[in-house]
Amino acid sequence: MRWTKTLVATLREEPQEAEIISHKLLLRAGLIRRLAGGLYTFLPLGLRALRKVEAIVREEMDRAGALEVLMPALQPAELWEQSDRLTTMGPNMFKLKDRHDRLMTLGPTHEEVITDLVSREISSYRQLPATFYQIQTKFRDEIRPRFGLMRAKEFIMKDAYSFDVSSEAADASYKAMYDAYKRLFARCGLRTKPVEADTGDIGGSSSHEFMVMAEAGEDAVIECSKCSYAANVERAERRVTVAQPAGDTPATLKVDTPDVRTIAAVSAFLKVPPAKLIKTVIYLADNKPVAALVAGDREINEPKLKRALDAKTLEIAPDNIVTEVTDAPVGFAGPVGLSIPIYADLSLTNAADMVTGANAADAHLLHVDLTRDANVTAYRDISVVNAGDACPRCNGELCVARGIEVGHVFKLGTKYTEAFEATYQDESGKAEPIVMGCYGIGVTRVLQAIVEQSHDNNGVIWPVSTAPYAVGLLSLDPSDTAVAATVTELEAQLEAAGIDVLVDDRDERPGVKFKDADLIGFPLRVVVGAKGLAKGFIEIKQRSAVESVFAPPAEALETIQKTINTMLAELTAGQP
RNA sequence: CGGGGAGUAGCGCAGCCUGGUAGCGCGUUUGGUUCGGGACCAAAAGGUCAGGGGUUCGAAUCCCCUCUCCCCGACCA
Repeated sequence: MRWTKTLVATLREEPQEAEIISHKLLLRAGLIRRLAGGLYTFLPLGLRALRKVEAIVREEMDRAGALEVLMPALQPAELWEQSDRLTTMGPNMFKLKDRHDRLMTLGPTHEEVITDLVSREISSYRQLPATFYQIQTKFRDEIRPRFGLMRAKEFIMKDAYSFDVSSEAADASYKAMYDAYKRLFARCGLRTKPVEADTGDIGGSSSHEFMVMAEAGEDAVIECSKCSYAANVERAERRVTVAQPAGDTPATLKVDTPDVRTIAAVSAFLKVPPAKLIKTVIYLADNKPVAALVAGDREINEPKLKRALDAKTLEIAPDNIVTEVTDAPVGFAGPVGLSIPIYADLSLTNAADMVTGANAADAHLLHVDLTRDANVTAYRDISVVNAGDACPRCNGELCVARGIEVGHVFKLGTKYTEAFEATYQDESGKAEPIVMGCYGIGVTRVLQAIVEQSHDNNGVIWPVSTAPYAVGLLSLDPSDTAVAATVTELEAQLEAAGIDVLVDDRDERPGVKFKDADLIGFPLRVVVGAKGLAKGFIEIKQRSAVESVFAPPAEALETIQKTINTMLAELTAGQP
């Protein structure tokens, strides 16, 4: 392809709309343009890179034995009522009505559609296991779209669904997808880290997220400095050493704390370290009030609390509920005397001589012994893990990093298959629910994650597997007949060899071409100039390298092919 | 939805405080000189100053309302 025949919309200056580097580069290198918040057009270069990622995903799904299908993006809302997700997923879904006033949704994911299909088409154990996948546009009414492709309202996702006769068999399907993911991301040039994750609204028993570690990532990841333990902060646990019962705490004492409400303020006012305070937060779990307790130097982990309560919905209670439940203004809640269920963090077991809100205006209680003075319903792990906490698996220390979630694999069990009566008959003719797994990859997000992980000050550094063009062929003197002939010949050779090449045939100064080539990030840059050619060579340079190699035009093709093959081999080295 | 920032030429910005009828750089078009790391000279095109209302002889500028975009929190591939 010739530069002058396609649209290469590079930007010299940093676009004002972008904050993080990958977003800036996607715009500057001319891959995407914003239509509205969370909605992007893929320009020719961007679409090429996207197609490369899709092709890799497709190849690895096929290799793993998954079957490609394509399901409708537009779906009847009743389907979502059947799985009871119209409420849980509800606000995230785009809803519309057809001309017959029938409520439809734009699919944010496809568990319902695939399970409905499977319930109709699969009836025998002989048809299992089976895994289906698709690469398709998803729609989510995100609360806050951001960072370009990272969190968009419309995005491309690869979603796969496995169906098995038993949870043991499902584990094998899960493992197959997990391994396919590792290989697939490696082929895309991404370094990923699988971490234990929360299942969220999808549901199911356990899951792993594939994280691209990056400062710009939206997720906090907890990692052990010694062992391989890694988990999303929403899920992460820590080793808690439970205190012995104290027994000698003085009686509780109510003290005046006029308008002193926050942990920091109470700590300063009473001269007590935050760790000796108990933070009491009133939540509505499935619309019923509960109290959650953690030490004053910790935060409540809402996903963990939600799981501990086995609640469908969880939100901080509005002020009027807090006032009603605690009989005090907001800021003075405490566990003593509360009549609602109280869930305390595991680390508060046997906590004694603590400071809590008094459930009365402008007052706190000293010397609270949780076991003695409060009616705690249960002690559960409900606090956010902090850097420095103890690893739950070994004696190491935990640390915090950030990651971009590019893939997520779930063991779903029978949640959906039961809702849709997707059963199979076993050897004895007995109907059993099919055991399900689901597996997502944010294809458009992967594209941006690659850029986030692979760039320098001059622009993108594409892995050869996903670059819009593997080779940028710069014709420095397009009007020079020898140069033009050499370029045309090499272009034809490369295309015949199946290597993508973009020829910069513009009437521009060399500096402009070099800058654009670096910005776009061709893995290989091949330069043909009048001076070099007169000496009998052309220049070949890897984007990631400092040094160039020089070769006679006749050997250029072979050198380029070899280099590309080496780069491709490096991507899959060490993969299953 | 809560908190913060911003909308002026295709892009990046100044002008606003202290009202007087819009400017700079880049890009674009034309001509010329250049030509291995974002050249130079000359000429030119290009603006509902986000939208609506108000104050005023006069509003990009002051006041009110609305919209959009970006950033921080709840959502997630």
